[in-house]
Amino acid sequence: MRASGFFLSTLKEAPAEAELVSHRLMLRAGYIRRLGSGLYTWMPLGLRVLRKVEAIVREEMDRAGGLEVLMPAVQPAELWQETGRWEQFGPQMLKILDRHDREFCFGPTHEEVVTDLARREVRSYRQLPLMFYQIQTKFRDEIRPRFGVMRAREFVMKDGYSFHADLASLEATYRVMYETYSRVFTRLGLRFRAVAADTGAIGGSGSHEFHVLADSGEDAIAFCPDSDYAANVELAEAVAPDGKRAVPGQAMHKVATPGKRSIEDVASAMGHEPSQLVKTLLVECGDGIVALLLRGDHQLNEVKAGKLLGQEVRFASEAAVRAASGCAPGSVGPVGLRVRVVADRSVAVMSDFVCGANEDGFHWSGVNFGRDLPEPEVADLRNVVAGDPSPDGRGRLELCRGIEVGHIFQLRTKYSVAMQATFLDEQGQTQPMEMGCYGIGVSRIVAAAIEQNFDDRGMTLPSAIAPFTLGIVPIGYRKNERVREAADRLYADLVAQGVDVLLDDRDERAGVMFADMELIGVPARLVIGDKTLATGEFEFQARGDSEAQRVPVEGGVTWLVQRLVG
RNA sequence: CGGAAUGUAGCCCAGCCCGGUUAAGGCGCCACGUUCGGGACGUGGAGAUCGAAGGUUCAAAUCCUUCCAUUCCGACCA
Repeated sequence: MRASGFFLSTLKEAPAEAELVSHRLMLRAGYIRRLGSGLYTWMPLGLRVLRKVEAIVREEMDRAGGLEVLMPAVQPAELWQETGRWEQFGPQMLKILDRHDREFCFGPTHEEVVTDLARREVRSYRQLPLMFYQIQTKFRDEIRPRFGVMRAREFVMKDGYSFHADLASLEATYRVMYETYSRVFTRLGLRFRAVAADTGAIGGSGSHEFHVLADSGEDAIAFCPDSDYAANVELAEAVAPDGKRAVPGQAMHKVATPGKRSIEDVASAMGHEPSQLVKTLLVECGDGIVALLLRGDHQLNEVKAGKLLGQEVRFASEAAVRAASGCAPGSVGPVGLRVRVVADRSVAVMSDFVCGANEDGFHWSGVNFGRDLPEPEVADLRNVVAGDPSPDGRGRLELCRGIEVGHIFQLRTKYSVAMQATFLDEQGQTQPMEMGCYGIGVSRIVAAAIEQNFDDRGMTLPSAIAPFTLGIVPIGYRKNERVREAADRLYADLVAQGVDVLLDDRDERAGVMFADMELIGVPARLVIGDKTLATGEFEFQARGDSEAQRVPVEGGVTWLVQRLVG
């Protein structure tokens, strides 16, 4: 590609809306332009990168036996009503009406459509297993779109769905997809981690998220450096603490804590650490109010609580708190509380602790289970923290941040049962298909890759996904005939060799060309100047190199191809 | 959805409190000249219904009201 025939649209200053490095750089480099909240145009340069990511994903999906399809972005409501998700999916789904006032949505995902496809096409176990995938634009009306294409409303996703005659086949494909995803992210040149994930309301046995590691990631990951344990914090088990509860040493007594409502305030007012306090969270779930006890310095894991209670938990309203405890939030405690009480494992071993007194402005101190209140039901309710023992017993957990770019899970028969996607097995029996589902956030990968690969000059993308693999920078292309001829010849030769090269033939000063090459993420550049041409040489410099190296013009193409491809 | 903030040229922004000439500057863009291996310099130029609609006033970018858009924070509080 010649720069004069391309469209480089770089900015010295990033628009004020961009917070994240990847967002700023994508805007500055002219990868994307914003149309509306969570809506972006992929510019020619950014699209090259997106297409390279897509190509790798496609190749690996094909290798894994996937069959590419392209399903409609707009989907009729009836399908979603079959699975109950028309209501369940909530405001994230963009619903639209056609001219006949019939309801549709802009697809946020395609389980219903693909299951419908399978039930129409598949009759016999002989046709299974089968995997369809597509690379498609989705729309999810996010509460808060942010970070550019990282959390956009409209985005490009690869979604694959597999259909099986039995669980063993599903599990086999699941393992293949795990390997496939690992290969995709490795080929993309990204540092990533596969982590055990929550299966959510869908249930089923297996689910893994693939995270690109970056400090700016929105997800917390717990991992053990001494083993291969890694899990989303939502799922990571907080194991019971070692040792037994200490014998009570204090009598329970009431302490006035006027106006102190938060753990921090109460702890500092009473001269305790937050870890000596028990906080009492009242949550509502179908059959009433439940009190959850956590150590003051720990945080509730709502996913764990939801699993324990059998449904999603909601924090009780202030009125409900008052009705159940007789006081406002901030002074609630388990002593004398007449609701179901569940204590986190780490609370169960506390003694002489502090908790709310169910009386505005008062707390109990020196409280002990078994003496001042009944022994509680015990469960794992909290988020793990750094330093917790690893659930596999092989060391201590650390926490890091990740950007979720892939998610695979075993759907089992949730959709096939709801939508009667059945087949005849070898015995002639009708069976629902086992299903798996495998997603990759293609457009998000571009942002995630930049988040992981940048410096103060711009992007330092892995060459597998860089918009060009080499940039030719001729000094004085428009004025110096010798430079121009050398540049044109090299360009033609490299193009003939299939190298993705950008020739900067614009009438720009050297500094401008260098700065643009670095900003837009070209991983290597070749400078052609009159000075080195005089000695029959080019100058080559990879993005990370501190200095350029001389390359003889003679045989230069071969050397470059070797260097860039090999 | 709750809280906060911001909307002035393609981009970054000053001016707004305290209303009053032609709305300032930088980047970018166009022309000419000088420059030409790290985002050059000079001169000239184009480009703004000051987010929108109402209102107050002799006079509104500036004050008031409503709306819209965008961004940030929160949705973990016991």
